[in-house]
Amino acid sequence: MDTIPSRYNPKETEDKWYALWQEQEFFRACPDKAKKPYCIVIPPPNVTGILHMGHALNNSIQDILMRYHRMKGFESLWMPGTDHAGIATQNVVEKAIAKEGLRRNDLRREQFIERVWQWKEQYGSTIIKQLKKLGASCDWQRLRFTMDEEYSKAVVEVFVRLFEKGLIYQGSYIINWCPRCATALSDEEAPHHELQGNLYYLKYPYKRDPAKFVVVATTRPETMLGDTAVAVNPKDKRYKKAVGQTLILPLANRQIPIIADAMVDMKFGTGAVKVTPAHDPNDYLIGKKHGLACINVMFPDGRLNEQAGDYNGMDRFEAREVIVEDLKEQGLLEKIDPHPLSAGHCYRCHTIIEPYLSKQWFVKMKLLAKPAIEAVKKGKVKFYPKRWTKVYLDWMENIQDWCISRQIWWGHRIPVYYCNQCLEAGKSKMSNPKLKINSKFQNSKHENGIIVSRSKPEKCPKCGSTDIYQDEDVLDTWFSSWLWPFATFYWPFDALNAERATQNANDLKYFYPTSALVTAPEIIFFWVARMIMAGLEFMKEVPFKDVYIHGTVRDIEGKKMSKSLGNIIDPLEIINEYGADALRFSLISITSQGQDVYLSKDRFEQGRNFANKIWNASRLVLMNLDPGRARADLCVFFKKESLSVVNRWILSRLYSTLKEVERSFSEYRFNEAANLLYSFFWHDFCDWYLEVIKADIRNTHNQVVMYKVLEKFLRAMHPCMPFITEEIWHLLPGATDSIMRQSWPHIQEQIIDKKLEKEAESLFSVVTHIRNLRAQLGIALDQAVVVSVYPHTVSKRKLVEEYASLITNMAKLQTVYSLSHNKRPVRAISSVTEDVDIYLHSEGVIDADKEKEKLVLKIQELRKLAHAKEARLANNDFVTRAPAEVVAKEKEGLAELSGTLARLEKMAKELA
RNA sequence: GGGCAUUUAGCUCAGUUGGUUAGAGCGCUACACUCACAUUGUAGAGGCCAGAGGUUCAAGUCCUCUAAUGCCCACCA
Repeated sequence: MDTIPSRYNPKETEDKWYALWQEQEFFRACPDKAKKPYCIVIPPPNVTGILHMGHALNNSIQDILMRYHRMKGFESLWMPGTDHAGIATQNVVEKAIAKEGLRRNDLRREQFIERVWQWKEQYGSTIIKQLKKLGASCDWQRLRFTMDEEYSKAVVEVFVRLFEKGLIYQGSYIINWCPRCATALSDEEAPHHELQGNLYYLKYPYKRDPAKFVVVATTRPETMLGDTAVAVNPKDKRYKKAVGQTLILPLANRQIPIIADAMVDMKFGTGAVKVTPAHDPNDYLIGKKHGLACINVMFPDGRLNEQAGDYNGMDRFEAREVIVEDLKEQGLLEKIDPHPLSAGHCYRCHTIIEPYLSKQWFVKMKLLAKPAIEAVKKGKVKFYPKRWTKVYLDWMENIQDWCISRQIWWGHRIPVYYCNQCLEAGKSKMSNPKLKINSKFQNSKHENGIIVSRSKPEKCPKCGSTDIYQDEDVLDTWFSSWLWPFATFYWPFDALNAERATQNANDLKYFYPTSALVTAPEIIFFWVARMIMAGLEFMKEVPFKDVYIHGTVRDIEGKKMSKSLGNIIDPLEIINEYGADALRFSLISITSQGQDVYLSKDRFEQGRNFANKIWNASRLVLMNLDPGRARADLCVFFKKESLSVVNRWILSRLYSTLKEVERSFSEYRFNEAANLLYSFFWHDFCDWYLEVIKADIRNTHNQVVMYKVLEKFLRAMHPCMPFITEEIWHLLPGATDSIMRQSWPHIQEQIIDKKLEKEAESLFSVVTHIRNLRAQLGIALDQAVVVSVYPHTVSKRKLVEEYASLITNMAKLQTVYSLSHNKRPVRAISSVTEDVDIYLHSEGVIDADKEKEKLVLKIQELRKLAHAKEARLANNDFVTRAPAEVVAKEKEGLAELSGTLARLEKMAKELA
């Protein structure tokens, strides 16, 4: 046993055990009717991703839940996979090919997609490897990818079903357009951020009298070339006469009307607003109401187009400057006021989005949202912490239609086909039903010529023409992710042979609804809410019962960790330096429910140190088990009464701790569980128990108990720290199998004895007091001293006398005398516990004044407490209204305090 | 403009349904390398629980207001 090194080295153990677990298929989960299912689907990381601290936290939590439930006897499935992450991945690959001097459009679509697949093959498994490093116990045989062939079938199926149900429609609306990514974005993908802008006051001259103007205020003057009206509030007296008149749009020299609309806020700006239906969602609504034309003045890349005349080809922000300059020259700029405004930003590349009129596909959400709202209200899905319920409900109750088409190449192609012949026949002038520049306002459905189909049709079902082409757009990534809890089981099974179809249907039936979803608050809308809707729509059942929302990982200054800020702490670096167990434990121990996590690197030392502590305590235990002792000898059961107080104490502490840990896990209080285990092991087991029994460590009872406690602790600890617990498990005598396959320790309630815990701890407190006295006098440890104690109760006297050697050993004494009288010995300094007077005999001179001062301070402190209690007990309201047990406790406390006080006062008198 | 969260030791944070001497880790001070562990041990210092009101026998905990910080949502051009 002395071959065990004194430091735990995670590098020597982690990969070894992970390989074994995988080889033995311990992560595999298959329906087992004898067992209850437990299932978590992983939030699929982006296939382009690399593991960051957020992942580390997220997956540590999931792995703890998985391992815990597995040990608790559940058939436990952790479904792994990755997300194709349309825009994100496309951007990454575009950057990669840019290094070869290529742009996306230099390649054909198929070529580009081929490049993405290549990229995926090469780098797509990075994050999976990293999750393995972390210890993630996913059923890797089930690894899924949102662009898998079968998964794609699910996506198409869902699109078709929703279309047939009338919940998917195509239409021209103002959407969020990212000019850099050249695609539409959903509202959720275009979060608003405040930025410092200007409010430009522009003068639009009247046609009748060009010397007179209406002044409009705008933050985006470059869109003025697309203005088709100026609107005022009908109640606005300033503009009473103006309504109906015609203005000359400067620079463009077009005539535009002044219209009245209640949407206009009289208090803002000048009360007159320029109306640009093609470039602003509100203006669009006004335009629609008043039948205004939509003039799109921009190319999809954010440059002004030919509609902008002289400004054609100019970038939108450059054009802003130039247009303002030109207006100024013409005397048509009244003023510029600084004005903070908030604008949508592309969540992928952070470019300011452009509200842009285009034809897109949408999902009607109201109908889907309804049952999903109900489900949460009825508690079929529960959020932890609870407060997210409200966030979810607020969003769901105000849900907007979901723009699902994206003008990129990497993703699920929209299963919509167009028949050229029917389109022609349908008098549609659109040669390309996609982006129209400067088309007149349209809201047609183009029912004619549109074919929505699960597979590419050979010919048009209407006219039989083969002149058919597929919609160029792909679907929003989340339109596939929202199916994750059931599509990962190969739903709708069509792509499978009969045998596999049956098997997967069984799996789905067994594991769905899944048990818990663990994720970050950022994606409640993107993902969680939509999964609930999809689950209810297609499975007729919620996708998960619990949603645990953990905090965001931030750096020590509270900033979100991100590459661009350069404040990343790389989890792999931490694993390399401190070990995966240390990483996991440290993360868990500081994640109180739903709070953000502020991290600095030194936090991981705690985990590392704890691992080392476990390692060394185990060493001590192992080194002191009799060599021949078989496992069976160590599993014997002793009658409680035959065990020493200390043995009974540690067992009681073990089970009370485990009981609390269980409760913490069930409430998703991981930090609490971690800290309970930590404090039990370090302080109770190591600091007291092992130190106490060291003197007689080969005693049979002691061997059995220390073994038992260690063994159970390891099992309890395994979900948090899987590697080190496995390593030590195999060092235990007679170890077979893996700790993963053991059950989580059963809690033996009958062994929990709170009174006994207190008694043992009062014994320990005598030791602490003596150590304190030693430290006060600066007595070195090798200087054996003599102590006398006077216990004030019979039972304590018995305890102290029985465990005199414990006190002697732990406080490094020569002897401890139990006094039969409570008279202060000469040449001694004193201390008092609740019911034991302690005197440490000193050879040297005792400073009586100092000793007295100490006593007086203590007396004062206790008196204050006693007075407070007296006052409380004297209060009739308290005595009559507080629960009897609280009053009783208070009385007890006062009695104890009074006793102690009396003793202290007597001591003080003796000193005088 | 709405909503949520946070404010407790020098630092980072725990503190369940109110119950009475407010805890942990790190850091700090003093002492200690006798063989489980210096990634350690022993002892200690350190808190008007953001502020002001209120409810209650009892408030870090519940209510109201205020302040600071952070986050989310929202079409003031």
